[in-house]
Amino acid sequence: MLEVARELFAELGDQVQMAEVAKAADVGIGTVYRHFPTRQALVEAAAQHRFAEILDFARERCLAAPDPGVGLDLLLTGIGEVLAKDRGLSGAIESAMGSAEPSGDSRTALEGLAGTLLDRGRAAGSVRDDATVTDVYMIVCGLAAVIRTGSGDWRRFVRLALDALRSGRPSSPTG
Amino acid sequence: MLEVARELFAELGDQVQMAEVAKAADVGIGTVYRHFPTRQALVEAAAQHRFAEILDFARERCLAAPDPGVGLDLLLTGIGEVLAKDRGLSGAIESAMGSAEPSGDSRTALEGLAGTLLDRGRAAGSVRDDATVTDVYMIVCGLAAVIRTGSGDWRRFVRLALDALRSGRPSSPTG
Amino acid sequence: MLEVARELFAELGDQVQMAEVAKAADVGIGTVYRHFPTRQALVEAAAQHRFAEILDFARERCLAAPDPGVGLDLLLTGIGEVLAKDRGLSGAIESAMGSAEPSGDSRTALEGLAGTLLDRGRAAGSVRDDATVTDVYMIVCGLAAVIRTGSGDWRRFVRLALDALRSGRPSSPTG
Amino acid sequence: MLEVARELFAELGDQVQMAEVAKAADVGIGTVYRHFPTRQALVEAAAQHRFAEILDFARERCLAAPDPGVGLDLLLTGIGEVLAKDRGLSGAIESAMGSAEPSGDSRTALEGLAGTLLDRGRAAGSVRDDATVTDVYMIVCGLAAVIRTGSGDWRRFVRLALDALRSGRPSSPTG
DNA sequence: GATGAATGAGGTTTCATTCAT
DNA sequence: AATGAATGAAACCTCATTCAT
Repeated sequence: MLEVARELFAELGDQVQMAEVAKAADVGIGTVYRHFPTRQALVEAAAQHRFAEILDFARERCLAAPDPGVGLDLLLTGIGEVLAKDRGLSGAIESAMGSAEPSGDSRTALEGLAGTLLDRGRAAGSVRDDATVTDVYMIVCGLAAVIRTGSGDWRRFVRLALDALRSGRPSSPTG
Repeated sequence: MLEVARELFAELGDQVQMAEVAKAADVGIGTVYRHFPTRQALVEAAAQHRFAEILDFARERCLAAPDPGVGLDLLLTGIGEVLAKDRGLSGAIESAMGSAEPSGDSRTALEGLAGTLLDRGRAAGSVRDDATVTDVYMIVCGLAAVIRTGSGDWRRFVRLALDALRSGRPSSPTG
Repeated sequence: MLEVARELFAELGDQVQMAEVAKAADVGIGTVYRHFPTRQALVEAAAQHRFAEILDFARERCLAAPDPGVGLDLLLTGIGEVLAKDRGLSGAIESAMGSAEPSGDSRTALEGLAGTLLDRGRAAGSVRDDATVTDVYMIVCGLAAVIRTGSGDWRRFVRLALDALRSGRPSSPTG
Repeated sequence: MLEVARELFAELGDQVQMAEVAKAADVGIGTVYRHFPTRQALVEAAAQHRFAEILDFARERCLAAPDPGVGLDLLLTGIGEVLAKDRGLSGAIESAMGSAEPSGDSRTALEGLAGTLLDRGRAAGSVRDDATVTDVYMIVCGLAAVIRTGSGDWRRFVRLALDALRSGRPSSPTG
């Protein structure tokens, strides 16, 4: 049922109604509410579902990658692919719950993972010294927006982001 | 009245109601509808208002800047400041009309402007050869998201973006 | 509209729905909600309406009565008549808001009035010394229940109550 | 299970849901429905349970009382205590089934009992000649309301009622 | 031109009841 | 006999929009 909801959100964004989800899942509307006591709860669950997918991918493909220098590349590309797979969901998540950021355990896990990849990249020379997890966060946030609004080729955005994180000297000293 | 609406959107995001706008502007709700036949029209007008503000700024401060190498920096920072001034508006625009991108004349003007700044930067050596207007578009889109969600220090995001647009060699040849 | 609602409650009790009220008043349901932002608000207003009616009656017929000894009699009978006129309302009031008692100004006014009548009755010898406003309160509460449930002839109940309030010696010393 | 339900109603009034009862009784909801095919049936059963308790008390303590003059006093006080023990139940009963009055056998038994006590009181001189079972009914109904709404000290109400039933001359001849 | 009361479709949520396991 | 997931009618409430004054 969560799967169904996620697909529906992916396609129609925030405008999907509980009744629609029920019909698509071929259950009564009460059943939807039995599992998710609130529309917001459903959206949150869909968000969690997506975070989990990203986390799985990140652990299997990025951490386990043979070449330590491409970890971040894989991560951003992987996230991009997940986000691009169901575009509408991002919008639903954002309007149903302030921001589209993970919270709780997902967040902690994701941050730990990004930190590790950052360190490896630094060791491999593909990441600048002053790059932080927050930088990655902002980039992912931006990436999500680029994908959601379709404002350009998100793979290009990822490459630009990697360039930014790699660039020789730290960014301008001010600030 | 548009000003009032914009402030309201800035503060409360997409959840402001037409009646609220009317009260804040101290007019009847019918009057709001006289000027903006639809809620969406009002949001669009507020968006236009903001684009115009950005355009004004861009022409006066970026094009007219003495140092041609800092044009893009000024532009992105200027845009960031406008977006940060009324954060909620971005969300309202996005949920009321697919994306938060300008359209029509604003779009054309903004694109021309970005192209000019890109050229100047290239001439000054602060912008890589393969940078395009679309790159800037995506970056602005990402910047808007970073600001809207407050996912980090947007000035840092701007610096990263400039690094990306500057980085010596073109990004990895793949893709 | 309030009148209409009151009649509806009188007839159908707590089961009347907002849509019913709207239809009976020949307005849209939104209009009902414009005047009474909540179902409970509507019930409360109906209650106030009834309290006001009682108050008016009490002031005009009880306080202004020529024979000071019959004040309480008139009061209880008058209240009984008002309550009997729209029986269902009492139930609606009670289930929508804890008890069916007045609050705020109505309460104060009613208490002052009862006190006055009690004093006059005492002077006329038709009310025992230890009778209090709270006694009257309880009696009215009981009267309301008798009428609402139709458990007997409420006029008989009123006579019994007056006998209780009149009875020569104070009630049994215990308790 | 009935006990559990009764306690729940006592505490929460008419708002207890079938699922709540099931959980509190530590059975599945289906089991509740096996025993009580309808919510109303459950409430009725709880009401019966209470009537039975009152009946037991009345037979043991009132009919068997040494002093025949205090029968009614004991009865009303006893009923008051039972009603006060689980206040919420009265409300539940009333909104689930028109009035809170007993029906069928309970009713007959209770009426017979009240009649007997009335007769004894009359013989003992503590009850006026024209008092009827219906009078007692109304008084109990009022008492229930006083207790349910907490509109005053119900023991005082009982004393007033006894005074009313005792008072020397029959109430005013009119009516 | 301005006003704001009225509108009502549409959305969320609840809960008594059913029935396959 | 017990279970509890599923059901869906029905209730409440919101808010963009209209239109008579």
